[in-house]
Amino acid sequence: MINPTPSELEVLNILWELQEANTQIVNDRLNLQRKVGYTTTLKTMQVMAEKGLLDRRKEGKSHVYFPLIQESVAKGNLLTKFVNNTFGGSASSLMMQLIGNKNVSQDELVQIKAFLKEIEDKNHG
Amino acid sequence: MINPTPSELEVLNILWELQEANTQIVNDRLNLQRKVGYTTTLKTMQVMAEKGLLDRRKEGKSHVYFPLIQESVAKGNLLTKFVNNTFGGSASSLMMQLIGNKNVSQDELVQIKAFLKEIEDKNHG
DNA sequence: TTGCAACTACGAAATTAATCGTACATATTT
DNA sequence: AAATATGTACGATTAATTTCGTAGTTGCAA
Repeated sequence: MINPTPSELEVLNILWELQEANTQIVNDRLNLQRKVGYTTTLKTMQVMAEKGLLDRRKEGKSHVYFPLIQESVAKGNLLTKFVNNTFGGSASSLMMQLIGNKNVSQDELVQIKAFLKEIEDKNHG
Repeated sequence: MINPTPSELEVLNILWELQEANTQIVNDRLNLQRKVGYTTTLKTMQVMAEKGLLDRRKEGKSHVYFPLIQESVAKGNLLTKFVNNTFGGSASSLMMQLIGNKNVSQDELVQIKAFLKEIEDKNHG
């Protein structure tokens, strides 16, 4: 499965949330974040359909698009690639950078610890 | 400070290790990983110097290049951008994806836990 | 059934990154 | 000082991504 580009990921984030949507709706959502033309969004989704990231069905005058790739799978692939490129494949290096660089709030730290404990319990229990 | 591109990061990784090097040495190192022409490497480092990622001094016939950006800073910036783009700024989401997707070995998990404990001890002690 | 508004398709331009050929410059060696 | 080998500069090319204008199509409404 091909990795989505940054623009494609923006579209996917919207479609993962809404399950499916036509170009108009996706474009309106995108324009809450940044200015982008309707035909730009349309073209992006057409390319994504060619790549197999989306599929679509006709509904009235327009097409309704929906994702063919799961959010966790897509993001997992992007993450793996990023760890390899930037941290030589070392997940712990990434972690230390993340926590050491105070990009992480106290709340998030609590969540991370809870998740690690959960993993640990599952492994040992 | 401008983020390095993937190719530029490869160069930086070499220079962070060696402290400084001329084009020949960097190019030889790169070619241990993948085939790349001398003038390609030269051009990449010239562009990096324009961007302020590297500086250089003349030494004999050639230039010796050295990084102007710290490894932790550069990687921290890349990481921040990646978390924002891909995980909506949520470090804990990234973490859970990382650990949940079994991209992490048992050894790495141990390291991560040790690091978290260290952070915790520092905060509470 | 004709006209209008909405939607699509297509192609092309602009941008960024990566690549390398070629011509020029500079030390060093003879 | 001439030749050679090494290094640099510059510009052109390719590829991927993002962007959108324009022309054409389609369905609904009057």
